[in-house]
Amino acid sequence: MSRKRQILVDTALQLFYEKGVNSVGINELLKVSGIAKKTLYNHFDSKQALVLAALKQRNDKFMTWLEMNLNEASTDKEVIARLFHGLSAWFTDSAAELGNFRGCFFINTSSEFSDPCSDVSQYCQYHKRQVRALISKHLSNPSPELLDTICVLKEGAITIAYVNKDFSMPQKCISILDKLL
Amino acid sequence: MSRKRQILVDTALQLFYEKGVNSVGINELLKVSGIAKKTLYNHFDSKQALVLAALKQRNDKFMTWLEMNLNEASTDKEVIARLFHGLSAWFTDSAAELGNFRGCFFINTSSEFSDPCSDVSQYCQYHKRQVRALISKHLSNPSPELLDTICVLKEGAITIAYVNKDFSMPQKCISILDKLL
DNA sequence: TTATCGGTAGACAAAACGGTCTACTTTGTT
DNA sequence: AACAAAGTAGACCGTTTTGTCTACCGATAA
Repeated sequence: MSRKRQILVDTALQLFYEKGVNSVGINELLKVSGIAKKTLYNHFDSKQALVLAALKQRNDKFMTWLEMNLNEASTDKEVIARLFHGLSAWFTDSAAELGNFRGCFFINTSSEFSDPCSDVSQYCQYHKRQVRALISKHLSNPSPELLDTICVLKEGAITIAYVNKDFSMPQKCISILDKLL
Repeated sequence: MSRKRQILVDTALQLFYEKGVNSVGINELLKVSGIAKKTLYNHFDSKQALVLAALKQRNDKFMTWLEMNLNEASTDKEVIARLFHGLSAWFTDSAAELGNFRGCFFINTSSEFSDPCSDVSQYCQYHKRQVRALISKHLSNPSPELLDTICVLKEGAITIAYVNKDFSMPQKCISILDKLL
């Protein structure tokens, strides 16, 4: 993997996440990254291929960050606490690895690609499955019911944080799960 | 209000919801609606003004639909059941008033406008507050805790339905709320 | 009749879009 | 030293973007 390619993907992820994929043009991306257009099309067939690479990069970063948060937990209660405390940190820009919060990159990008069969939409779906599997791995009792509950609360908390600018949901989600266990 | 104006807003809502705001150009919209460009700019200052009008139209439709679903409920349990059964119908394209499901128009549109201070983002936030208030109105015990729980589950169910194409969440949300009451 | 108003059709503008291509320079390897 | 690969700058292409403007049409009302 070329160094230039990595710069391109990094810049793409940063700009795409900050402004939305369809609001960032190739030329702007090249200007910011300081890389020539030919080099971009030497590494990627199209803008969409670059979008896909940015999604993968984000998935790697997110999974690493989540793993780091969860692997210190021993009980299920702790897994839940660490998960939602992590989200809370993310929302308030206290998770440096994830950058300034602007919602979930995968939800946002999925919204911009109306074709559910496109590579982009499919990858967003894949990411959500990956996250679910990682949470499952850390639970001592990974019943589908508990997993569903955690995941639906997680998605709700992210959406409310982004659309309503209300960052208090993670704490409330912990309370809800507390009552259920 | 002019008849042409109404056609414009209807067409805009349909196309914007189906494909995403930034993926639909003014010219395409004019072609589909069969209205002249001058007429559009006679009624609206800019594309963004039209987006805002489409959001308002959607808000009206959604609130009417939700009200219709909730006003037959007498107990809190019934409110919850009708809310999530309604969502389930929406997801599976069985709610004619809301059109073919492509996620929440307000979440999707919010994703495309990165500036949280823009009229568009502000209106999306307003819509979510409206929905919360309507649910609250129908609850006999509208405690903030219960309301928060319902809303976070609702947003989670919508997101999972759209990104993961999993339409089973509403039913599971009812079970969760059942255990909590 | 005549003036006005809302509408039509579409040319036009200026910029931005994704993507291709050429000609040149840098870099790394043998 | 020589050569190939990779990168650079940016002109260029055709299309599309939002938005303006002109010239005209048809109905309604004084």
